[in-house]
Amino acid sequence: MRLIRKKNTDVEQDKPKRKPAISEQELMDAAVRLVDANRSVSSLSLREIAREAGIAPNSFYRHFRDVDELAVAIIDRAGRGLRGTIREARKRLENDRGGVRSSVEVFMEALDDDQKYLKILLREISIGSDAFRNAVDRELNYFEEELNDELLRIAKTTSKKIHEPRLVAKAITRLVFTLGASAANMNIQQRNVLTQETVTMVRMIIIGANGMAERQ
Amino acid sequence: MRLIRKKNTDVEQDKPKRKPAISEQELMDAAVRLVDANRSVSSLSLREIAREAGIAPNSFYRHFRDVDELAVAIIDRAGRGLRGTIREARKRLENDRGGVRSSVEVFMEALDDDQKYLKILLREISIGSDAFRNAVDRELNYFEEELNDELLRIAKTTSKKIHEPRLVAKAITRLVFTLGASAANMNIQQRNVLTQETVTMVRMIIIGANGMAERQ
DNA sequence: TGTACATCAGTGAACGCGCGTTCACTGATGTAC
DNA sequence: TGTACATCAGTGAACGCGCGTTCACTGATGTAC
Repeated sequence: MRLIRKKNTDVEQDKPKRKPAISEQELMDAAVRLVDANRSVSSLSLREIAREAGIAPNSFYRHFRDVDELAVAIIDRAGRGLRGTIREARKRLENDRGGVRSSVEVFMEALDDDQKYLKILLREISIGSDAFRNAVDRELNYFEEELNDELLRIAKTTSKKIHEPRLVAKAITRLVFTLGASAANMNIQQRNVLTQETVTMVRMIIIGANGMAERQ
Repeated sequence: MRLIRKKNTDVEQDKPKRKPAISEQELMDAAVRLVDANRSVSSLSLREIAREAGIAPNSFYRHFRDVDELAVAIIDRAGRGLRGTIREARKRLENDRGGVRSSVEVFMEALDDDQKYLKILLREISIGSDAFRNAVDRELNYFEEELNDELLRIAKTTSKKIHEPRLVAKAITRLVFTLGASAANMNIQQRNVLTQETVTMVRMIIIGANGMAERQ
């Protein structure tokens, strides 16, 4: 995506000097707008996306090699948003009781922010091209590692033992992602119920892991 | 799908007398053969499926209204297989310790049986047409209810209390389905590791639910 | 058993359409001197 | 400041292709008498 550029004396160091009439971001936004409950990113056609973005079909090639490359860019962008959400949630995970609830809430609220990027990330976990699935996997692993660190930190400060924290992180990650995906199309009441359920489930896992550590 | 028929004196009561040259099942098998890591059922074209099944494109309409109706039929078929798997797993869930392990194993083994039907069910949980997602939801709920019954039964016979068994069932269902989906493309060693992890995660949830019940 | 008829899953040919991709181009912007 | 040139994201037209769907048909099978 045009990484080669001249020396740049502008304020923006990370962009080519000449502003393109349409940005990669605008193309990604157009694609995301076309995704709904029935349609996945990979089912979009190049012409559809170009139409939605208001450019000629062949102009698409100035930005991405094909729709698949754009799909990967969307996941990367979604991942960036998710990392912000994780950072926010970690802040609230300081203590056990209220922490689980509010970090689950942060996650669920993030579904409405940042357009539909997070929804797409959650929903299309196991379909699409190799590159696409790898991009999704990266984000899943990042989430898991962050959670693992946090669990270790909590175990240390509360001096509670935790059985196989890596597995606890994996279980919680998978659970929250799946439930988040189904929350994507829910109304506010349904989502509140689901949030409460998710909180209870996460606590079950953590308490179970504490219990297993004590038994040993 | 041609439910209207004459009185039938044949051995097979549930089929029309005249055997068609190609069955719905053969069409479904052809479609399933075309699904791989990169391609979902809904991305298949009618002509592709007809080609794979060895019939003329327009013959497809003798069996299904469109590809979507065939996709729903595939999920129903996958669900029937899953119900068999559940029945098998329930048999092994009689006691707690070995029960979890062997029922998870039954589930993981089912991924290889019955062609790729179960993989498709697990993987395409949240994409496709309304009818498709409803069909998948039905199977998810069935699994959850069965698991709930079993948890109640176990709680009764072992006289262990369990906190919110419905939520426990939901958590385990979602977890096992997601992990099963990622197991679909794994080699045998990777899958053994994942099976062990899944067993531990399920135990964490159950032990956690016991712990939460005791606290109250 | 034989004949006439109904049923219906199959067929080949044709349709119009949206697709991805290519081509040669345009014209605005930035650079060199 | 002015002029000539390079860059490059945009464009319209065209291509060949696979698609879903329709049409009128065929011919094997089952039913009625």
